Amino acid sequence: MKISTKGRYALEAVVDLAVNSTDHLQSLQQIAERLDLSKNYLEQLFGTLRKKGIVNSIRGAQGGYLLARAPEAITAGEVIRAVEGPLSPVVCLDDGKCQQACTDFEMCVTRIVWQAIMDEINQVADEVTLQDLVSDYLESRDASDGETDIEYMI
Amino acid sequence: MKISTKGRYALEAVVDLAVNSTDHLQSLQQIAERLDLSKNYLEQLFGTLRKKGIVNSIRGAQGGYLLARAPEAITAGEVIRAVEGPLSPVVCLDDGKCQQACTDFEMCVTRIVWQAIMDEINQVADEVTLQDLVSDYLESRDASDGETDIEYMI
DNA sequence: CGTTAACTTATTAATTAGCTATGTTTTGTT
DNA sequence: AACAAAACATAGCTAATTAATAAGTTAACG
Repeated sequence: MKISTKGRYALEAVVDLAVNSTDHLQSLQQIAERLDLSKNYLEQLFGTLRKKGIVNSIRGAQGGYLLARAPEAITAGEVIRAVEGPLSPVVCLDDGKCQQACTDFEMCVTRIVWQAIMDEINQVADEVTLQDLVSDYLESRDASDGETDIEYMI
Repeated sequence: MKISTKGRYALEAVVDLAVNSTDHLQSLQQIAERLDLSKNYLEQLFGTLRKKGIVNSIRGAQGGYLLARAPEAITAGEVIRAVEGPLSPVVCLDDGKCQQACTDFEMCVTRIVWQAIMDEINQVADEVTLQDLVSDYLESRDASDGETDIEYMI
């Protein structure tokens, strides 16, 4: 049960954007280079993120992207769902229709397992904001800068 | 982020086995017919379930399967993981190796999101035992029998 | 008016999922 | 002993999905 590269790349890219767009717009070119991703592929993802109201764009030369809201107001779950669709482990939770091996939606006993999993995934993913991830990033960057300094000082 | 038919079928089939193998072994033929699944495909799944110690088998004519332990002692998570592998949303949690867009496993900030999701999935799935699902099944079967009676009585 | 960068869409290459098919071994029944 | 039923094992196939790539078009700044 894996999420796709869409979800992984989107979350990494939006964190990167949050970290780097505090004073300047960021072009997809810049983000793609930092994360070593295809710019074309990121364009697809950011098209979706824009339509879902997570990022804003400025077109034309010197254009780029920025967050549509404060990083405290954007959750990881929101970003992941934007590109992945609903975080449900089985399709019947999306459309209410039975699949094979389940003849009656109302009587399906395994669904309580899938429903509980889905609820927890969403709750956990929505408890983490972009600001949390940005803070973690800055901390771990500063910590590793420190380590580097020590090495240089030897 | 969907689980595959392996996980869905395996859980449905093991619940079916738990319900029906209280006094007789159940052949895959019987299970496959009740759930409308391919017997060959179920054989692959039950091969794995047997190796993981979830079911026991008796070979030969009049052979079949039964649970390897009491239904109270088998969790939904165990069955799902047996056929699906670890319930982790990203591979780096399985092998500790970075994928694209994450250059340093130690510094990866999005991993805390994936780790939290994985922990919750496993916790929730391991809180549900086969006995819970069997009880739900028997209750909903009895309830719908009742409904049917009422319809007949009108 | 040229360059940059967002936006859009079509196509393709690779992988995975979801079986199917075929055969072998074991064991109870006749 | 022969037969039938059922587990066990593995190879292969098809279709769908994923993950890009490619090739443009549109918009805006300098």
